[in-house]
Amino acid sequence: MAGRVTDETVFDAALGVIAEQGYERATTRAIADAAGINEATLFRRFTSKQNLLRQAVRSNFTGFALDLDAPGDDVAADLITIVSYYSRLYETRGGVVLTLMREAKFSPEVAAVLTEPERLLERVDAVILHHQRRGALVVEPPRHTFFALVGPVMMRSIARRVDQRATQAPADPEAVVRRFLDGHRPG
Amino acid sequence: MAGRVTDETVFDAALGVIAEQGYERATTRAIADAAGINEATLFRRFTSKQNLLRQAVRSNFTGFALDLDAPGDDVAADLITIVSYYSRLYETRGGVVLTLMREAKFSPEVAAVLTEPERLLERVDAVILHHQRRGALVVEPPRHTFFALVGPVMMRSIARRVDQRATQAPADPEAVVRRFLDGHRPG
DNA sequence: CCCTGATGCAAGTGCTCACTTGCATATATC
DNA sequence: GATATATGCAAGTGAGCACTTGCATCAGGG
Repeated sequence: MAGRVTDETVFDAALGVIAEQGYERATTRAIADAAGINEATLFRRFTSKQNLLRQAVRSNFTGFALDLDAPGDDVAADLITIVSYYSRLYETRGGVVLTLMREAKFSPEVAAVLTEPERLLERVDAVILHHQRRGALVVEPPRHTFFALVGPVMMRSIARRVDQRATQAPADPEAVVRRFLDGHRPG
Repeated sequence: MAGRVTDETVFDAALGVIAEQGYERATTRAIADAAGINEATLFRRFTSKQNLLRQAVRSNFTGFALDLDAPGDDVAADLITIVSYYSRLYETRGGVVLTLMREAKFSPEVAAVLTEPERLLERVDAVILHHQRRGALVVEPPRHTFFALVGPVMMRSIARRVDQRATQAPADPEAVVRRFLDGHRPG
């Protein structure tokens, strides 16, 4: 035997199955099988399905934090940071995060795990406001700018998963931002 | 008694509960209660949960078809048609369609009901291509234009439902298209 | 006024699934 | 090599839920 199955292996299996099936349909049985361990062992080691998800998320998606506390003079650079962050978030580990976000609304269990880290949206708003005040961006509600930037990225992610044929590449953050800025620089 | 409970009333109740809870968590018990009928009656009249959803969708979302078969000279008008369609689709009846779309990927039962009507995406692509050939739009993959247009609309719809505090109004199709065109008219 | 068919009610069936448990075996530690 | 701890296995528990059924009631049509 190649040694004991590590926690990381189980996390991978869990996130993989959840990305494919969604949290509710992902049975603990299937996760255990994918990880190559027994279902009983899974519960002995991780207590509950929800706790397994919590640990898997923690272990995979922290350190993902944006470095946006000191916005600079370069609008494009800051926006690219934002879009890249969300793009990576939606694409990593088979798109689990997108899957979980979709389920969070209906499953308190999932929602409890996905508490958005460190007031991220507020920080994004602050950056956008900063550049609007500098006169580098058309003035409109920051949240709208956020939608316009991240919406296409998210939509593309969703489309890639829903439509089997559409094997589109993930969105290129630089291109998204460039296109956006073309329409939103004050004239 | 105010007369027998009509099919339409039951459809409303079903779509309402499903919009709030999602299809899988929406129990037939809850739907029957919301409609003011007995659960047994629900099954006697509609056979199965899936069939109830099918009928409800049919009764509510046909006649929603786009009038896009003959794109004209006015880019803005055609794009507004597209965005309005999707905006209405996401907003009507408590956002059921968005909810169902999210679940369709994981639930074959839901997916079976939501077959996209009449090759809609292909028709949208065709309209976009038409205007690109006319030189009225920057040339890029039509699907990308679709993402850029509908992404923000969808994102806003999702945000309004996930984030209780963000009581943003639904997207205004004319504004979305205007912003988009500002950045995508050939220079 | 009677008859038919739809309804409410309450109990029940069968399935799935998260989670448990008892036991035998393997693995690690000393 | 003895002992403690983790694992596999197989069976089981209990809850939720779609769907059923038998019976009493009620409304409308002839």
